[in-house]
Amino acid sequence: MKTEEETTPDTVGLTRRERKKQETRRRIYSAAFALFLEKGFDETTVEEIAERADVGKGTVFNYFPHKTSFLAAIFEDWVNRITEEMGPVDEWRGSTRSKLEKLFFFLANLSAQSPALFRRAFFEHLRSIPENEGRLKATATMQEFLAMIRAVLCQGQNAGDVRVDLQPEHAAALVESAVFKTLVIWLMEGGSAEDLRSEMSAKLDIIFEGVSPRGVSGNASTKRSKRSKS
Amino acid sequence: MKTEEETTPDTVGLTRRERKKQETRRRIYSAAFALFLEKGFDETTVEEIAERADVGKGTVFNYFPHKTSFLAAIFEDWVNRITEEMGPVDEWRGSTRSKLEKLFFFLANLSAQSPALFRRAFFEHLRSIPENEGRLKATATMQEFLAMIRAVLCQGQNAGDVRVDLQPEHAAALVESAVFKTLVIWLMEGGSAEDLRSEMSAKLDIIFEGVSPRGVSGNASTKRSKRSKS
DNA sequence: GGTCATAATTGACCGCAGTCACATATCTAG
DNA sequence: CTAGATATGTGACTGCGGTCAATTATGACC
Repeated sequence: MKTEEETTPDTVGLTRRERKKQETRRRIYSAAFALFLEKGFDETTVEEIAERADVGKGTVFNYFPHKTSFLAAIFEDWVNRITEEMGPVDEWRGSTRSKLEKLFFFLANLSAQSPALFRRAFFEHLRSIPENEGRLKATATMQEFLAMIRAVLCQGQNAGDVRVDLQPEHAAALVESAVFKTLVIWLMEGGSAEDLRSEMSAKLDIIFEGVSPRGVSGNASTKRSKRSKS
Repeated sequence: MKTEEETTPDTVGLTRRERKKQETRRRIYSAAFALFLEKGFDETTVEEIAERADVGKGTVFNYFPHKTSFLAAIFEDWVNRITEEMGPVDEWRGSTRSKLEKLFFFLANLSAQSPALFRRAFFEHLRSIPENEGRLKATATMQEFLAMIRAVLCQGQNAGDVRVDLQPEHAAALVESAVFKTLVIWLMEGGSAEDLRSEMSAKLDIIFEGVSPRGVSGNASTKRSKRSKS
């Protein structure tokens, strides 16, 4: 309850107890992540995680109340990494089309590190939302992701890249839906990162044909994407 | 391997062994479904299912190799019931808009029987697709559901209800995406059946404003739906 | 230093999903 | 009918996710 503690979210300025706590959590998370990559999620037992993190099994459950909590953490981690490495949305440069492509390019690359783990994390995240007590946070993470798309669309309207006679939410809702489902279907079918990029490109073509200002059909320079399909 | 067996999918004309097999499977499924409704999925143990179905625990796993296989079966059952009770898609009557509303009205009602179980089945179905050996079948069931929407859209084009200058797959893809995501979000947020209907109505308004023939903005008589929101 | 309160750690323990070697029922051939 | 083959049924057993009461570390106060 010391005021000093809360002001700095970094490791400095915390009590020894809290520093240790963070460190323990980090060790457990790293151990789990590494094992998932090595052996797969189902094949890794919590005891193995505890073993590698050099803590008792009970301690693991102190930090991650369910084994699937690791997947939620991994998903959150990925979403955070997008904002960290790509910066805040309003600083992205380029056409609306290219911004969206960049976003999914990044996502595809993240996923490429370990497609199976990514899939598992994404679907587990979806599944966990209705049930668990962590529902609000899980929904928030997903919304955060979708909000990026919405933000890009709004910028597009301001920049004249996107029809302004559509309610921003309408345009955003359509794009969100399209990319969301494309993502889900892609994950369902277990395609490659390249598959996602071309699928998403094709979908963006469709969207922009209907969403771009009349007569300016999307961004002319991006029509290339069509050659990758049919 | 007798030719007679395979010709009739009904119970008649099968060997005693196969009739018993079907009957056992049905008993196990019914027991499981009833228990899920009574106590919830997580709270029901496989032993309880075996008990009520009056078989050994091992037998249950003969028919449903994982506990979650019940959810897949339930989901499949629901999709089948749509086609059974609503008939083949090409016999549905009315405007494209009303057909789509009817489809989701039906879905909302199914879900209303047990929202929690429905949610669980839907998400488990999604989650199971990438991993299990039953992947192909699971994908097929989901595709079957999405194909209904596509069929309605194609009919709409033939009837002049939907712009014909769009590739059918394009229009269908947008609508599919929109309803799919609406469904997922609705399930995530745990809304009521009425919520889904109004959400979906609003979404259909948006879609038809962009998809209907120019100047005929959707089906004029369906504009009512907007009063249920904002 | 010493004492107490509270936070963090731990592994023995429990319940249940899923397995498997064996038992039983049903079919086929002679 | 008998014998052998094959499909189906079964519950004792295993392994792992998750719990919890007991234990140990840390911080606060004197």
